Amino acid sequence: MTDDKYKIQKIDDYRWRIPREGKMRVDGIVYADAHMLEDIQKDESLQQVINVSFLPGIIKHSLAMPDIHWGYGFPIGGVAAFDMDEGVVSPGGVGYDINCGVRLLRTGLYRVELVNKLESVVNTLFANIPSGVGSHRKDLKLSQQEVKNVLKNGARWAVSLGYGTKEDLEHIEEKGCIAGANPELVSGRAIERGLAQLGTLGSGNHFVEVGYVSEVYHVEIARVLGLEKDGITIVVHTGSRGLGYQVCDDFLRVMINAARKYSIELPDRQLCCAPINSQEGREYLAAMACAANYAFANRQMITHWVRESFERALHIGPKESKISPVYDVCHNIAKFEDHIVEGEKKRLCVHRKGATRAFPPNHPDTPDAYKAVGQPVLIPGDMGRCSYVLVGTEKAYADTFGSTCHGAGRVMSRGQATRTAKGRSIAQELKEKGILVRADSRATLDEEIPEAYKNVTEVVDVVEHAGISKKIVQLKPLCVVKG
DNA sequence: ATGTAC
Repeated sequence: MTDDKYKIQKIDDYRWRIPREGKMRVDGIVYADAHMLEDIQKDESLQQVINVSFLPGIIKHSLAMPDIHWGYGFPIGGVAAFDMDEGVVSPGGVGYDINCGVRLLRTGLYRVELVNKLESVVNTLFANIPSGVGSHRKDLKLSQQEVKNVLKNGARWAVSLGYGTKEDLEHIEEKGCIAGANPELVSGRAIERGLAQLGTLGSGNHFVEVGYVSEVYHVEIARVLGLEKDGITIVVHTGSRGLGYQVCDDFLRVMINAARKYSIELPDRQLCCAPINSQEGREYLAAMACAANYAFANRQMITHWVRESFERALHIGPKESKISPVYDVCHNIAKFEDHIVEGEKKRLCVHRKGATRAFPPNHPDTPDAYKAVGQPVLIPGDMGRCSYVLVGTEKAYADTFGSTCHGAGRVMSRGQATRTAKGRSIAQELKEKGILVRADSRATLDEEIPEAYKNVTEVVDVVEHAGISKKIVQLKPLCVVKG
Protein backbone atom coordinates (compact mmCIF):
# COMPACT_ATOMS: atom_id res chain seq x y z
CA MET A 1 0.00 0.00 0.00
CA THR A 2 1.26 3.46 -0.74
CA ASP A 3 1.03 5.97 2.03
CA ASP A 4 0.24 9.65 1.50
CA LYS A 5 2.51 10.47 4.45
CA TYR A 6 5.39 10.30 1.95
CA LYS A 7 3.53 10.94 -1.35
CA ILE A 8 5.04 7.76 -2.76
CA GLN A 9 4.65 7.19 -6.50
CA LYS A 10 5.00 3.80 -8.11
CA ILE A 11 7.64 3.70 -10.88
CA ASP A 12 7.34 -0.04 -11.59
CA ASP A 13 6.83 -3.23 -9.55
CA TYR A 14 10.20 -2.79 -7.84
CA ARG A 15 10.84 0.95 -7.64
CA TRP A 16 9.06 3.81 -5.88
CA ARG A 17 9.65 7.52 -6.03
CA ILE A 18 9.38 10.06 -3.21
CA PRO A 19 9.10 13.24 -5.29
CA ARG A 20 11.25 16.22 -4.45
CA GLU A 21 9.45 18.91 -2.48
CA GLY A 22 10.32 21.63 0.02
CA LYS A 23 14.00 21.48 0.93
CA MET A 24 14.61 18.18 -0.82
CA ARG A 25 17.27 18.69 -3.50
CA VAL A 26 16.55 15.40 -5.33
CA ASP A 27 13.90 12.66 -5.40
CA GLY A 28 14.10 9.67 -3.10
CA ILE A 29 14.04 6.31 -4.92
CA VAL A 30 13.15 3.15 -3.01
CA TYR A 31 13.81 -0.36 -4.35
CA ALA A 32 11.13 -2.68 -2.91
CA ASP A 33 8.06 -4.68 -3.83
CA ALA A 34 4.62 -3.58 -2.64
CA HIS A 35 4.67 -5.93 0.34
CA MET A 36 8.10 -4.77 1.52
CA LEU A 37 7.16 -1.14 1.13
CA GLU A 38 4.59 -1.68 3.88
CA ASP A 39 7.22 -3.11 6.26
CA ILE A 40 9.59 -0.28 5.36
CA GLN A 41 7.00 2.29 6.46
CA LYS A 42 6.83 0.82 9.97
CA ASP A 43 9.94 2.74 11.00
CA GLU A 44 11.29 6.21 10.21
CA SER A 45 13.68 5.08 7.50
CA LEU A 46 11.82 6.77 4.61
CA GLN A 47 11.94 10.05 6.52
CA GLN A 48 15.70 9.44 6.70
CA VAL A 49 15.81 8.95 2.89
CA ILE A 50 14.09 12.35 2.60
CA ASN A 51 16.45 13.95 5.12
CA VAL A 52 19.51 12.76 3.16
CA SER A 53 18.09 14.44 0.03
CA PHE A 54 18.41 17.84 1.81
CA LEU A 55 22.21 17.62 1.91
CA PRO A 56 24.31 19.93 -0.30
CA GLY A 57 25.75 18.49 -3.52
CA ILE A 58 23.69 15.29 -3.56
CA ILE A 59 23.59 13.85 -7.09
CA LYS A 60 20.57 12.31 -8.88
CA HIS A 61 18.68 10.60 -6.03
CA SER A 62 18.67 9.63 -2.38
CA LEU A 63 18.51 5.83 -2.80
CA ALA A 64 17.08 3.08 -0.59
CA MET A 65 17.65 -0.64 -1.10
CA PRO A 66 14.95 -3.22 -0.20
CA ASP A 67 16.70 -4.11 3.09
CA ILE A 68 16.42 -0.51 4.31
CA HIS A 69 15.73 0.12 8.00
CA TRP A 70 16.20 2.89 10.53
CA GLY A 71 19.80 3.90 11.29
CA TYR A 72 21.90 6.68 12.81
CA GLY A 73 20.98 9.74 10.69
CA PHE A 74 21.15 7.97 7.33
CA PRO A 75 19.07 4.82 6.85
CA ILE A 76 20.79 1.44 6.80
CA GLY A 77 20.32 0.25 3.21
CA GLY A 78 20.91 3.76 1.81
CA VAL A 79 23.12 5.04 -1.00
CA ALA A 80 23.93 8.71 -1.59
CA ALA A 81 26.53 10.20 -3.96
CA PHE A 82 27.90 13.73 -3.69
CA ASP A 83 29.58 16.20 -6.02
CA MET A 84 33.30 16.61 -5.20
CA ASP A 85 33.12 20.42 -5.13
CA GLU A 86 29.70 21.16 -3.69
CA GLY A 87 29.05 17.96 -1.81
CA VAL A 88 29.59 16.73 1.74
CA VAL A 89 30.90 13.66 3.52
CA SER A 90 29.10 12.42 6.64
CA PRO A 91 30.13 9.78 9.22
CA GLY A 92 26.43 8.93 9.60
CA GLY A 93 26.37 8.00 5.91
CA VAL A 94 29.01 5.33 6.54
CA GLY A 95 27.89 4.07 9.92
CA TYR A 96 29.53 3.25 13.25
CA ASP A 97 30.97 -0.01 11.96
CA ILE A 98 33.23 1.38 9.24
CA ASN A 99 33.83 -1.26 6.55
CA CYS A 100 31.51 -3.74 8.10
CA GLY A 101 31.60 -6.30 5.33
CA VAL A 102 31.43 -9.86 4.12
CA ARG A 103 34.05 -12.31 2.91
CA LEU A 104 33.12 -15.54 1.16
CA LEU A 105 35.60 -18.43 1.19
CA ARG A 106 35.35 -21.43 -1.08
CA THR A 107 36.84 -24.82 -0.22
CA GLY A 108 37.79 -28.05 -1.97
CA LEU A 109 35.39 -29.90 0.32
CA TYR A 110 31.89 -31.22 -0.29
CA ARG A 111 28.89 -31.50 1.98
CA VAL A 112 29.16 -35.31 2.41
CA GLU A 113 32.71 -34.94 3.76
CA LEU A 114 31.48 -32.91 6.73
CA VAL A 115 28.81 -35.34 7.93
CA ASN A 116 29.42 -36.09 11.63
CA LYS A 117 32.29 -33.60 11.69
CA LEU A 118 30.33 -30.37 12.02
CA GLU A 119 30.43 -30.33 15.79
CA SER A 120 34.20 -30.56 15.75
CA VAL A 121 34.41 -27.83 13.07
CA VAL A 122 32.15 -25.38 14.89
CA ASN A 123 33.80 -25.98 18.26
CA THR A 124 37.27 -25.43 16.79
CA LEU A 125 36.17 -22.22 15.03
CA PHE A 126 34.53 -21.00 18.23
CA ALA A 127 37.72 -21.68 20.21
CA ASN A 128 40.01 -20.03 17.62
CA ILE A 129 38.02 -16.91 16.77
CA PRO A 130 37.06 -14.79 19.77
CA SER A 131 33.48 -13.53 19.57
CA GLY A 132 31.17 -11.30 21.56
CA VAL A 133 31.16 -7.67 22.73
CA GLY A 134 34.66 -6.53 23.60
CA SER A 135 36.25 -9.77 22.40
CA HIS A 136 40.03 -9.68 22.07
CA ARG A 137 42.83 -12.10 21.21
CA LYS A 138 45.01 -13.28 24.04
CA ASP A 139 47.60 -14.58 21.56
CA LEU A 140 48.05 -11.36 19.58
CA LYS A 141 48.42 -7.94 21.07
CA LEU A 142 49.97 -5.41 18.72
CA SER A 143 52.11 -2.39 19.54
CA GLN A 144 50.72 1.04 18.68
CA GLN A 145 53.20 1.27 15.78
CA GLU A 146 52.06 -2.11 14.47
CA VAL A 147 48.40 -1.02 14.56
CA LYS A 148 49.40 2.04 12.52
CA ASN A 149 50.96 -0.31 9.96
CA VAL A 150 47.64 -2.19 9.83
CA LEU A 151 45.75 1.09 9.31
CA LYS A 152 48.00 2.07 6.40
CA ASN A 153 48.22 -1.32 4.69
CA GLY A 154 45.02 -3.26 5.45
CA ALA A 155 44.92 -6.92 4.43
CA ARG A 156 48.39 -6.58 2.89
CA TRP A 157 49.79 -6.16 6.42
CA ALA A 158 48.32 -9.53 7.43
CA VAL A 159 49.65 -11.28 4.30
CA SER A 160 53.13 -9.80 4.81
CA LEU A 161 53.25 -11.60 8.17
CA GLY A 162 52.13 -14.93 6.72
CA TYR A 163 48.41 -14.66 7.48
CA GLY A 164 47.32 -15.69 3.99
CA THR A 165 48.75 -15.30 0.49
CA LYS A 166 49.22 -12.58 -2.10
CA GLU A 167 46.58 -14.42 -4.15
CA ASP A 168 44.06 -13.69 -1.38
CA LEU A 169 44.55 -9.94 -1.91
CA GLU A 170 43.42 -10.16 -5.54
CA HIS A 171 40.00 -11.28 -4.29
CA ILE A 172 39.17 -8.36 -1.99
CA GLU A 173 37.43 -5.07 -2.81
CA GLU A 174 40.20 -2.46 -3.26
CA LYS A 175 42.66 -5.38 -2.85
CA GLY A 176 42.11 -4.99 0.89
CA CYS A 177 43.50 -1.47 1.25
CA ILE A 178 41.76 1.86 0.78
CA ALA A 179 44.05 4.67 -0.38
CA GLY A 180 44.59 7.85 1.59
CA ALA A 181 44.71 6.35 5.09
CA ASN A 182 46.52 8.56 7.60
CA PRO A 183 46.97 6.92 11.03
CA GLU A 184 48.01 10.26 12.55
CA LEU A 185 44.34 11.31 12.28
CA VAL A 186 43.13 8.32 14.33
CA SER A 187 42.83 9.10 18.04
CA GLY A 188 44.99 7.36 20.65
CA ARG A 189 41.82 5.99 22.16
CA ALA A 190 40.77 4.39 18.86
CA ILE A 191 44.23 2.83 18.42
CA GLU A 192 44.14 1.59 22.00
CA ARG A 193 40.84 -0.17 21.28
CA GLY A 194 42.40 -1.78 18.21
CA LEU A 195 45.47 -3.29 19.93
CA ALA A 196 44.01 -6.72 20.73
CA GLN A 197 40.90 -6.90 18.53
CA LEU A 198 42.46 -7.89 15.22
CA GLY A 199 41.17 -11.36 14.31
CA THR A 200 38.00 -11.11 16.42
CA LEU A 201 34.38 -11.29 15.39
CA GLY A 202 32.46 -8.95 17.67
CA SER A 203 28.77 -9.18 18.38
CA GLY A 204 25.27 -8.73 16.97
CA ASN A 205 24.86 -9.85 13.39
CA HIS A 206 28.57 -10.69 13.01
CA PHE A 207 29.36 -14.34 12.39
CA VAL A 208 31.43 -17.06 10.77
CA GLU A 209 29.13 -19.48 8.98
CA VAL A 210 30.03 -22.79 7.35
CA GLY A 211 27.53 -23.77 4.69
CA TYR A 212 27.14 -25.31 1.25
CA VAL A 213 26.02 -24.29 -2.22
CA SER A 214 22.35 -25.27 -2.12
CA GLU A 215 21.19 -23.87 -5.48
CA VAL A 216 23.02 -22.81 -8.62
CA TYR A 217 21.17 -20.30 -10.80
CA HIS A 218 23.95 -19.71 -13.31
CA VAL A 219 26.37 -22.62 -13.74
CA GLU A 220 28.91 -20.83 -15.95
CA ILE A 221 29.30 -17.80 -13.72
CA ALA A 222 29.32 -19.97 -10.59
CA ARG A 223 32.23 -21.89 -12.10
CA VAL A 224 34.15 -18.66 -12.68
CA LEU A 225 33.60 -17.85 -9.00
CA GLY A 226 34.85 -21.34 -8.02
CA LEU A 227 31.43 -22.42 -6.73
CA GLU A 228 29.53 -25.62 -7.48
CA LYS A 229 26.55 -27.49 -6.04
CA ASP A 230 27.20 -28.97 -2.56
CA GLY A 231 30.61 -27.35 -2.31
CA ILE A 232 31.43 -26.20 1.23
CA THR A 233 31.66 -22.43 1.72
CA ILE A 234 32.46 -20.16 4.65
CA VAL A 235 30.98 -16.68 5.13
CA VAL A 236 32.75 -14.19 7.43
CA HIS A 237 30.73 -11.11 8.45
CA THR A 238 32.52 -8.56 10.64
CA GLY A 239 33.99 -5.07 10.57
CA SER A 240 36.42 -2.68 12.24
CA ARG A 241 35.41 -3.48 15.85
CA GLY A 242 36.00 -0.92 18.61
CA LEU A 243 38.57 0.98 16.54
CA GLY A 244 36.07 1.85 13.79
CA TYR A 245 33.39 2.68 16.34
CA GLN A 246 35.78 5.13 18.02
CA VAL A 247 36.77 6.78 14.73
CA CYS A 248 33.09 7.36 13.95
CA ASP A 249 32.35 8.66 17.42
CA ASP A 250 35.37 11.01 17.40
CA PHE A 251 34.42 12.48 14.01
CA LEU A 252 30.71 12.93 14.80
CA ARG A 253 31.86 15.54 17.31
CA VAL A 254 34.09 17.18 14.71
CA MET A 255 31.27 17.19 12.15
CA ILE A 256 28.68 18.79 14.44
CA ASN A 257 31.02 21.80 14.67
CA ALA A 258 31.92 21.63 10.97
CA ALA A 259 28.26 21.72 9.88
CA ARG A 260 27.82 24.91 11.89
CA LYS A 261 31.11 26.41 10.64
CA TYR A 262 30.20 25.83 6.96
CA SER A 263 26.52 26.82 7.48
CA ILE A 264 25.13 23.47 6.39
CA GLU A 265 21.47 23.27 7.30
CA LEU A 266 20.69 19.86 8.85
CA PRO A 267 17.18 18.39 9.16
CA ASP A 268 18.66 16.02 11.78
CA ARG A 269 21.86 16.58 13.81
CA GLN A 270 22.79 12.97 13.10
CA LEU A 271 23.40 13.96 9.46
CA CYS A 272 26.29 16.18 10.56
CA CYS A 273 28.85 16.49 7.79
CA ALA A 274 31.49 18.70 6.20
CA PRO A 275 32.34 19.67 2.63
CA ILE A 276 34.40 16.92 0.99
CA ASN A 277 37.12 19.46 0.26
CA SER A 278 37.24 20.97 3.75
CA GLN A 279 39.93 20.04 6.27
CA GLU A 280 37.31 18.26 8.42
CA GLY A 281 35.98 16.31 5.42
CA ARG A 282 39.44 15.27 4.26
CA GLU A 283 40.49 14.28 7.77
CA TYR A 284 37.39 12.14 8.30
CA LEU A 285 38.00 10.35 4.98
CA ALA A 286 41.65 9.70 5.90
CA ALA A 287 40.64 8.31 9.32
CA MET A 288 37.74 6.35 7.80
CA ALA A 289 40.19 4.72 5.36
CA CYS A 290 42.28 3.62 8.39
CA ALA A 291 39.28 1.94 10.02
CA ALA A 292 38.31 0.36 6.68
CA ASN A 293 41.81 -1.06 6.38
CA TYR A 294 41.62 -2.43 9.92
CA ALA A 295 38.41 -4.25 8.93
CA PHE A 296 40.04 -5.71 5.79
CA ALA A 297 42.96 -6.92 7.93
CA ASN A 298 40.48 -8.32 10.47
CA ARG A 299 38.70 -10.45 7.87
CA GLN A 300 42.09 -11.55 6.52
CA MET A 301 43.27 -12.64 10.00
CA ILE A 302 39.99 -14.48 10.59
CA THR A 303 40.54 -16.26 7.25
CA HIS A 304 43.86 -17.49 8.62
CA TRP A 305 42.21 -18.93 11.73
CA VAL A 306 39.41 -20.44 9.64
CA ARG A 307 42.02 -22.26 7.56
CA GLU A 308 43.85 -23.43 10.66
CA SER A 309 40.58 -24.54 12.32
CA PHE A 310 39.48 -26.63 9.33
CA GLU A 311 42.88 -28.32 9.11
CA ARG A 312 42.86 -29.12 12.81
CA ALA A 313 39.23 -30.23 13.07
CA LEU A 314 39.32 -32.41 9.95
CA HIS A 315 42.97 -33.57 10.22
CA ILE A 316 43.73 -32.40 6.71
CA GLY A 317 46.30 -30.13 5.06
CA PRO A 318 45.85 -26.93 3.02
CA LYS A 319 46.04 -28.92 -0.24
CA GLU A 320 42.89 -30.80 0.75
CA SER A 321 40.93 -27.98 2.38
CA LYS A 322 41.82 -25.54 -0.46
CA ILE A 323 40.26 -22.58 1.35
CA SER A 324 40.47 -19.40 -0.72
CA PRO A 325 38.52 -16.15 -0.89
CA VAL A 326 35.90 -15.79 -3.61
CA TYR A 327 35.59 -12.12 -2.72
CA ASP A 328 35.37 -9.65 0.17
CA VAL A 329 32.98 -6.65 0.10
CA CYS A 330 32.50 -3.53 2.24
CA HIS A 331 28.93 -2.55 2.98
CA ASN A 332 29.61 0.51 5.18
CA ILE A 333 31.91 2.93 3.36
CA ALA A 334 32.30 6.22 1.48
CA LYS A 335 34.40 6.09 -1.69
CA PHE A 336 35.58 8.23 -4.57
CA GLU A 337 34.31 6.69 -7.79
CA ASP A 338 33.65 7.72 -11.41
CA HIS A 339 30.03 7.61 -12.55
CA ILE A 340 28.09 8.91 -15.54
CA VAL A 341 26.03 11.98 -14.62
CA GLU A 342 23.99 13.66 -17.37
CA GLY A 343 26.04 11.84 -19.98
CA GLU A 344 29.42 12.81 -18.59
CA LYS A 345 31.92 10.98 -16.46
CA LYS A 346 32.15 12.62 -13.07
CA ARG A 347 34.07 11.81 -9.89
CA LEU A 348 31.73 11.44 -6.90
CA CYS A 349 31.90 10.56 -3.23
CA VAL A 350 29.54 7.57 -2.91
CA HIS A 351 28.24 6.74 0.58
CA ARG A 352 27.06 3.15 0.97
CA LYS A 353 25.62 2.38 4.38
CA GLY A 354 24.23 -1.12 4.49
CA ALA A 355 24.64 -1.30 0.73
CA THR A 356 27.09 -3.23 -1.45
CA ARG A 357 29.08 -2.14 -4.47
CA ALA A 358 27.83 -4.05 -7.54
CA PHE A 359 30.13 -3.13 -10.44
CA PRO A 360 29.46 -4.62 -13.88
CA PRO A 361 31.61 -6.85 -16.09
CA ASN A 362 34.68 -5.08 -17.52
CA HIS A 363 34.65 -2.25 -14.98
CA PRO A 364 38.28 -1.36 -14.15
CA ASP A 365 37.63 -2.04 -10.43
CA THR A 366 36.06 -5.45 -11.07
CA PRO A 367 38.90 -7.93 -10.32
CA ASP A 368 40.66 -9.44 -13.35
CA ALA A 369 39.44 -12.96 -12.54
CA TYR A 370 35.83 -11.71 -12.70
CA LYS A 371 36.08 -9.16 -15.55
CA ALA A 372 33.89 -11.32 -17.79
CA VAL A 373 31.11 -11.91 -15.22
CA GLY A 374 30.89 -8.83 -12.98
CA GLN A 375 31.92 -8.07 -9.42
CA PRO A 376 30.75 -10.68 -6.88
CA VAL A 377 28.17 -9.37 -4.39
CA LEU A 378 27.81 -11.24 -1.08
CA ILE A 379 24.42 -11.10 0.66
CA PRO A 380 24.15 -12.84 4.04
CA GLY A 381 20.69 -13.72 5.34
CA ASP A 382 19.69 -14.47 8.91
CA MET A 383 21.11 -17.54 10.70
CA GLY A 384 18.17 -19.84 9.94
CA ARG A 385 17.62 -19.30 6.24
CA CYS A 386 20.22 -18.79 3.50
CA SER A 387 22.65 -16.39 1.86
CA TYR A 388 23.21 -15.41 -1.78
CA VAL A 389 26.03 -14.70 -4.15
CA LEU A 390 25.13 -12.21 -6.89
CA VAL A 391 27.14 -10.26 -9.45
CA GLY A 392 26.93 -6.58 -10.36
CA THR A 393 25.36 -5.28 -13.59
CA GLU A 394 25.48 -2.39 -16.07
CA LYS A 395 22.05 -1.35 -14.84
CA ALA A 396 23.37 -0.98 -11.29
CA TYR A 397 26.20 1.15 -12.64
CA ALA A 398 23.70 3.32 -14.52
CA ASP A 399 20.91 3.56 -11.92
CA THR A 400 22.32 3.12 -8.39
CA PHE A 401 25.94 4.30 -8.62
CA GLY A 402 26.85 0.61 -8.94
CA SER A 403 25.13 -0.44 -5.71
CA THR A 404 22.76 -3.07 -4.41
CA CYS A 405 21.38 -4.45 -1.12
CA HIS A 406 23.56 -5.85 1.72
CA GLY A 407 21.47 -8.40 3.62
CA ALA A 408 18.08 -9.32 4.93
CA GLY A 409 17.42 -6.10 6.86
CA ARG A 410 15.82 -6.00 10.27
CA VAL A 411 12.06 -5.84 10.74
CA MET A 412 12.20 -6.11 14.55
CA SER A 413 14.28 -4.00 16.91
CA ARG A 414 16.71 -5.89 19.14
CA GLY A 415 14.41 -5.39 22.13
CA GLN A 416 11.40 -6.66 20.20
CA ALA A 417 13.39 -9.71 19.06
CA THR A 418 14.48 -10.44 22.65
CA ARG A 419 10.86 -10.33 23.81
CA THR A 420 9.79 -12.60 20.94
CA ALA A 421 12.51 -15.13 21.84
CA LYS A 422 11.61 -15.19 25.55
CA GLY A 423 11.14 -18.73 26.87
CA ARG A 424 12.53 -20.31 23.69
CA SER A 425 15.89 -21.95 23.04
CA ILE A 426 17.04 -20.51 19.73
CA ALA A 427 20.08 -22.82 19.60
CA GLN A 428 17.77 -25.83 20.01
CA GLU A 429 15.37 -24.57 17.34
CA LEU A 430 18.25 -24.16 14.89
CA LYS A 431 19.62 -27.60 15.78
CA GLU A 432 16.28 -29.12 14.85
CA LYS A 433 16.69 -27.47 11.44
CA GLY A 434 20.14 -29.05 11.13
CA ILE A 435 22.12 -25.90 11.96
CA LEU A 436 24.67 -26.01 14.80
CA VAL A 437 25.30 -22.69 16.47
CA ARG A 438 27.89 -21.64 19.06
CA ALA A 439 27.48 -18.17 20.51
CA ASP A 440 29.35 -16.07 23.03
CA SER A 441 26.04 -15.00 24.55
CA ARG A 442 22.52 -16.35 24.53
CA ALA A 443 21.20 -12.80 24.50
CA THR A 444 22.78 -12.24 21.07
CA LEU A 445 21.08 -15.33 19.69
CA ASP A 446 17.74 -14.01 20.95
CA GLU A 447 18.36 -10.65 19.25
CA GLU A 448 19.25 -12.44 16.03
CA ILE A 449 16.24 -14.77 15.70
CA PRO A 450 15.33 -15.38 12.05
CA GLU A 451 11.95 -13.65 12.44
CA ALA A 452 13.74 -10.41 13.35
CA TYR A 453 14.76 -10.18 9.69
CA LYS A 454 13.04 -9.87 6.36
CA ASN A 455 13.25 -12.94 4.18
CA VAL A 456 16.55 -12.40 2.34
CA THR A 457 15.14 -14.27 -0.68
CA GLU A 458 12.53 -11.53 -1.14
CA VAL A 459 15.20 -8.84 -0.81
CA VAL A 460 17.41 -10.50 -3.42
CA ASP A 461 14.46 -11.06 -5.75
CA VAL A 462 13.78 -7.31 -5.75
CA VAL A 463 17.35 -6.36 -6.73
CA GLU A 464 17.39 -9.10 -9.36
CA HIS A 465 14.04 -8.08 -10.86
CA ALA A 466 15.07 -4.44 -10.79
CA GLY A 467 18.16 -5.50 -12.75
CA ILE A 468 20.76 -4.12 -10.31
CA SER A 469 22.21 -7.57 -9.52
CA LYS A 470 22.16 -11.04 -10.98
CA LYS A 471 21.60 -14.11 -8.79
CA ILE A 472 24.32 -16.78 -9.12
CA VAL A 473 24.09 -19.20 -6.17
CA GLN A 474 22.28 -19.75 -2.87
CA LEU A 475 24.16 -20.91 0.25
CA LYS A 476 22.58 -22.78 3.16
CA PRO A 477 24.09 -22.84 6.66
CA LEU A 478 25.44 -25.94 8.42
CA CYS A 479 27.08 -24.37 11.47
CA VAL A 480 27.57 -20.85 12.77
CA VAL A 481 29.77 -19.02 15.27
CA LYS A 482 28.01 -15.88 16.59
CA GLY A 483 28.94 -13.04 18.93
C1' DA B 1 27.46 -1.91 15.23
C1' DT B 2 29.61 -0.43 20.26
C1' DG B 3 34.38 -1.90 26.80
C1' DT B 4 25.33 -1.60 24.31
C1' DA B 5 25.80 5.65 28.95
C1' DC B 6 32.97 8.72 30.35
